[in-house]
Amino acid sequence: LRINPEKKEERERITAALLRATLQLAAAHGFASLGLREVARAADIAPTSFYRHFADMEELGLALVEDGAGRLLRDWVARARSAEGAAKSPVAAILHQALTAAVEEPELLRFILAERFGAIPGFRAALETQIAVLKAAVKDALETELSGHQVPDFVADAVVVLMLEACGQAVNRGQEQMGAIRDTLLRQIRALMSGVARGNGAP
Amino acid sequence: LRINPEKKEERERITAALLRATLQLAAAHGFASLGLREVARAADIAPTSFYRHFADMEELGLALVEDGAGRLLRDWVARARSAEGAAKSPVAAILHQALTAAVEEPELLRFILAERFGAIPGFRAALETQIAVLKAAVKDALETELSGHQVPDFVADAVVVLMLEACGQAVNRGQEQMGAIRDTLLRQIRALMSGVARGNGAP
DNA sequence: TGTACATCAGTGAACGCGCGTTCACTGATGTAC
DNA sequence: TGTACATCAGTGAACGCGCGTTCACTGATGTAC
Repeated sequence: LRINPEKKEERERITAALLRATLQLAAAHGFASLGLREVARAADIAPTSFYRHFADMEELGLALVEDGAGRLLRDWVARARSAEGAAKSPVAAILHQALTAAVEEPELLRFILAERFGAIPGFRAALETQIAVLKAAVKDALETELSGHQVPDFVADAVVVLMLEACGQAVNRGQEQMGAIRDTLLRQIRALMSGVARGNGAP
Repeated sequence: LRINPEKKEERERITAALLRATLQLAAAHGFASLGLREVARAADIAPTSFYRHFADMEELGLALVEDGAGRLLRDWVARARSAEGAAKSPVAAILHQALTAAVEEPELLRFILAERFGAIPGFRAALETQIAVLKAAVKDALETELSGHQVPDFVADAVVVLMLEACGQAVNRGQEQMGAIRDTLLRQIRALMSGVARGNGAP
């Protein structure tokens, strides 16, 4: 049996609508409170059609983590990399990218931050995997910034945590505070790295 | 009308049972998914009795933030302060206190961490207030550790964020990893502060 | 002291409602020959 | 080419169930006099 491109496209359109609707509703009342019918209604399909895309809400949530969050975090890395040349530093580039994405997709970011310590183990595990990728990219950027100087894992960890926190602040407090948030974050990272450069942080 | 101490005590016992039941259930399926009847059942009261204590689940959640999280964070500070003399450093004392409390009350910590970026604005605001208290205490501890040397806000902020993250890791990964988590956290804080002591972090 | 009344936490019955899920169906498209 | 059959996303009707909320009630305790 061949696949019909139009059919496939329509199917993906509806799946995407379900994911989008879920993010919007989750930002308002929390993912755990959402029902299958509520999401289907928001995505303009019959409740029973939901099952053509996901077995239940948990499966949809996993798709949100793996596709949505995965795409976001990979975008941070890729867009920051392509901006490396122009920007003053790769770290600043990745931070700017992260904060911009945060205010562009606040619902996705809130979902990521809330579910990172949320009740569903599958979500936590998938997010940890995604964030590990981000961490590797951040470590690279830090080492480039230090002209190849080795950066210990615990410093890269700290930078990622502070980045995520800053994104959360940007989402909670709004776009107009973004400049102040970025400055604070940059100062925090500079303090962390000055310790490393002088060899104070090595294990 | 006088208040009967026995009656009052019984009332508080049931209120506490509701809060405890909510934390347990929220750790398993997420606060937003909880219903009034489910919580009442777990607390061994009739569904209608719930209304004698809270108007709805959101009000109960606010009590959880203000009483529960408030008590936890104040305990961190107080118990760390009383241990200051014996411990090598006030910062180490407060960290140890935090990580210990995290593994002792994992449900409460998961609730705090998840709702900090959760969907309910009232929860976020109340938690921000509570964490501001913790931040002030941490700043004090840091300055004591630096023999009165001034510590900028952004460093205290970073330390608190890294502390909360470490507590989250302890809850997610279990007690046996606590030593490694504490060591990583201490290294991160040392790196941050070495930057400050040398004057690299001031605004 | 006794008697009448007020307060108030907890309760069981009952309500209407939205939920998740099942089922058989439609209609469009692809395949066999 | 035409005809018979397979696939599959979306659908409306229907189910039983647990939900939040209301209500009038109980019974224990406090207050007035």
